[in-house]
Amino acid sequence: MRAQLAQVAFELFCREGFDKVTLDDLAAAAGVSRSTFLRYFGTKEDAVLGAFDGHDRRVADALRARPADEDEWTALRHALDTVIERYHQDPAAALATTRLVRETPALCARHLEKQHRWRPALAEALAERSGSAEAPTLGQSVRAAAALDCLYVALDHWLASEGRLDLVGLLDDAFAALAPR
Amino acid sequence: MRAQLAQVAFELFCREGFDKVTLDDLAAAAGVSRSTFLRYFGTKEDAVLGAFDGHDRRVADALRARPADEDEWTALRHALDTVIERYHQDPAAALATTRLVRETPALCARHLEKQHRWRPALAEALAERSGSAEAPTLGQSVRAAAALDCLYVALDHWLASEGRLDLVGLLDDAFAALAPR
DNA sequence: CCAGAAATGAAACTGAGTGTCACACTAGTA
DNA sequence: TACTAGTGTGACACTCAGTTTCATTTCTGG
Repeated sequence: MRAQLAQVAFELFCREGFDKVTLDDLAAAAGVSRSTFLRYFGTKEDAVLGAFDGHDRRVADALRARPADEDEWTALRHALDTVIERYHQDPAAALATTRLVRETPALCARHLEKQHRWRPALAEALAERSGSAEAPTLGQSVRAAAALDCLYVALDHWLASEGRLDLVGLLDDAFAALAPR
Repeated sequence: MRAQLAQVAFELFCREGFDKVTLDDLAAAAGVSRSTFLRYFGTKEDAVLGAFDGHDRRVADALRARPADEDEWTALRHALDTVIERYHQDPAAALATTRLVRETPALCARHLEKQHRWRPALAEALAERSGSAEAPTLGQSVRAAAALDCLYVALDHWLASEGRLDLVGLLDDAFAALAPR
């Protein structure tokens, strides 16, 4: 049900533009009431961004699963493969979603906000990996944040190339541009 | 005028909580109409975050002013002194503002959005510095973004310490945690 | 003093998000 | 079969942010 609503909403957003579509339009197009739609997605944006829910935990888990002797930067790079996977499975859909999000200020902002919440999760995973302390160090927080930036910038370039460039390569390049010594 | 409105708004937000204060409250407290308030600040959030307007250009200019032979990471670090300055001039006010912003989801999100827009500006400044190309390279974009993360994380720790830790030192540590080789 | 520009205020309007209540449609139980 | 509790749904009223329009005041230069 949730998935169906999201699908209808996505198509409508792409066709009409996110801002032109009202909650009433969405509800009508999906054949449910406004109330119901809002019960599934707390906000209009969530109808699109709900797809990213749980990614933070998945990446953090992937990070914890990396060998303990791997350096943090490399571990972070590999943990992000969890996210990249999605873009390999259905590149066309991923491209369309990414484009919609980046082209719509409201969606872009919310997505940024959501992705920003991954940082503490990743930093904590790094802290656990390093064993010693409970709280992440400043360095671990910074590296977690930087890794997410790499993902963001890589996606930027991938989007600009209409999906023609290799996302894995772009991400590798981004990480290389910042490899800590 | 703008400054006075912002001041009134800030005090009200601190006392009552950002979400509890409506536009009507603000207008009444400032002795102007709702319309006028909204003409000065397009949104409630801007009454607080307007203080950060123009920072992007200032930092970018500072970056362009760095010696051409300085490596990008060092230049970025020094360019951020432009921002840090504000926190040295009036630490108490800066602490209060930062706390309000970080404690209020809506403000935090908008601030993130605003700060995010600094990235292209910094990346372009890096591109100009490097002379050759017009558009920033992927690496330059990543480093610009990472530098902003360093600022963010350093402020996080500074805030957690109630302003007792040295912000310059924290920022140096953050940059050191990510120094490219 | 006056004409035009700029700032202000009033009010109606759209649309997002919240909260409440009532109604249906189940599924388990006696 | 009748009862009941849980769950999904719709209808509706409400608050509030932000936009737009228009009238009115206040400044400012001539």
